[in-house]
Amino acid sequence: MTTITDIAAALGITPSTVSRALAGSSRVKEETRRAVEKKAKEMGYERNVVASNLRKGASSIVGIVVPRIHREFFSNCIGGAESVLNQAGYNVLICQTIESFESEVKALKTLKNYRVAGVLLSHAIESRSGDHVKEILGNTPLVQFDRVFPDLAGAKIVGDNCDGAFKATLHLIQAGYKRIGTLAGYMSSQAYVERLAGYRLALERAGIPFDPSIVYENTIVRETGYEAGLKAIEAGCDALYSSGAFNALGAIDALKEKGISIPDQFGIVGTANEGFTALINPSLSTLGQHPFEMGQAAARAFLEGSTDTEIIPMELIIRESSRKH
Amino acid sequence: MTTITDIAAALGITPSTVSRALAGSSRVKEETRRAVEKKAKEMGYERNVVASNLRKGASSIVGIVVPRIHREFFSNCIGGAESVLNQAGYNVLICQTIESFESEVKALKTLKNYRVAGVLLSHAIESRSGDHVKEILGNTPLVQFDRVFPDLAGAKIVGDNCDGAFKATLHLIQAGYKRIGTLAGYMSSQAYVERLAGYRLALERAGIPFDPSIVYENTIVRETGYEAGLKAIEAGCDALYSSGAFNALGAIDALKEKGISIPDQFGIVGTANEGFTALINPSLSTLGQHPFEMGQAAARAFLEGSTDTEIIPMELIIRESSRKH
DNA sequence: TGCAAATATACAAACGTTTGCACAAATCGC
DNA sequence: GCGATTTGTGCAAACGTTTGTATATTTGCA
Repeated sequence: MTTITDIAAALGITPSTVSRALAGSSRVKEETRRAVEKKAKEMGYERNVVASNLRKGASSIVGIVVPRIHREFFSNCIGGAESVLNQAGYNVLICQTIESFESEVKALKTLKNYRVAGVLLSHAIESRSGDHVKEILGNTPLVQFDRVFPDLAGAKIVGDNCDGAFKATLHLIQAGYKRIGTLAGYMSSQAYVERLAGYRLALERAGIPFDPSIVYENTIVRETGYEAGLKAIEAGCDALYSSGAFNALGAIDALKEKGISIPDQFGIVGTANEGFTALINPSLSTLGQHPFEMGQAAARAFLEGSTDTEIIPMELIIRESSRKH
Repeated sequence: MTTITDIAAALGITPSTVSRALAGSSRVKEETRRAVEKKAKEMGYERNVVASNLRKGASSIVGIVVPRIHREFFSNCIGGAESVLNQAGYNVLICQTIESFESEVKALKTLKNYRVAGVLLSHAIESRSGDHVKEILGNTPLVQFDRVFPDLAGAKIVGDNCDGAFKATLHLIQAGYKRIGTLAGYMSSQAYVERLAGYRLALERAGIPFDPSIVYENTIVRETGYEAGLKAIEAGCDALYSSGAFNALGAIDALKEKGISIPDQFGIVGTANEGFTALINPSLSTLGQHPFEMGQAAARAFLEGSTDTEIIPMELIIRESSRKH
């Protein structure tokens, strides 16, 4: 590979001038610059960013840490972040934690060792606090998104979980459903806590007493959603606000099995606008999370050096599963 | 950040000894090594991999270039590749081309500038040959996957498109469908050419003449699938092998609109086992592509320095849309 | 005891850039 | 036409590692 030293030698000047010329410094003569640029192209020069970064003590890499790359939500976040960062001249180094705390620690250390310009992080479900992040990352800029620890300094991008769940539950109430349960997620995760709070708030505003016996916690996947769905039927529910999409799918399985018609006898609204929700039968009303926009927002927060918390609204998409006639 | 020089100073030895101690060289005394390791931990030392890579002229980063990160197929490839590479001590730098040739060129240049250890590439639809890759990447190891140019040297990981399409079409024939059309993709892409070939082969083996008038090219998204579906009905087809999943969905839209029952009156098999295909009604029979395994295979090919072409079998998953009673 | 071999560490250069400082040449004001 | 300023380039150090070679120390053996 050709280096600036090669170019300098070919032109009978020094590497420093070549460096300045290519960097567009005003301290080099127009004529020299042109000569350098011509020669560089001729010799197929491409800057070694590793050397450049080392010398400048800076990096053009931003690390992104997510639980799982191939989860629809996160791959969309990554896509959004990449598009913004790439525009700004950054590249993204991606690590997945597979929800393991240990892997999260390892990923953060790796990124620190690369001296990345910043880190965009969504925590593993196993992580219980942000202490390890602070310790490992030091003063490397950090933006947390989706799964966030409030006590950890720096920008945070979160969905408006409480408001979203509120809107979803309110919609079920207004549609005329009377006994509305919820498939709650893990209470160790802020997002699920907030969704439960929004659900509760909507009930209380409508004068409906909150009934903990129809709150089904730790239901996240299709199977647990199915089981919770059966319990909800048993408990006399006629609607569910579900804090996820796959658990809602499981609940629908249960309803179909019991011959309960959706939405006439039972209404359901899920969360996270996964692709399939619009395509199943009945199509699932859902709270859209805008993961692509969250990724973009996280990237922008990094670029702007923001330390604010940005709340991305969630959008209620009403489909067949809650459209009572 | 502490450096090996700091550690050396603290111990009254030289950076070279520290470096060797941390690298586990046999040329440093056991006692010294322990002292160095202790001090390193004490001072919170983490190796600067940028400097290390510069000096060693090596890199522990592998670049992955895909059309779109958030496409289910590619995010699964990335997930598979990341899991294998991470195990082997590599990290992945991800670039997306958004199907643009220009972006692909830019991405490859970027990766070259980072002096990555290797590149895993799936081409943008706009790319018409691999010439630019050879020119930009030089001797950087390259593994192509899914979208591949055969004339480009190096390992290739591809789905067994021809065999898969053959199996899918054969299945439709055996189910008793008589006039089987196909939603073909873009003939500029090898994968779609092969799928068409497999479709044709199955017909010919069964003694059914190949009829170009029921081959619907350039149908890839739901809308074009819908339009092609209408044409297929018009043309008297009673089945379709579709080279994608979303176009198959569009064809189903058309069939439903016309009140044609699936699978009794019309059979359909799609390609690429997208999540939704199992969840829609009727569930869509599909050719599964194993993207996670393809990503793993690509990563392994890189690690092993293979230059072979590896063919990942495609799996026919028979669901409701082709299960004729 | 003395010399060769083995062991452990130091020295210094190198990877390819960038950048503060020095210096030479050109330009300007008066 | 002289000193002051501007302009353009060179020199050399630095970023934090790694590594070939040299040197110092220890060990082994006769």
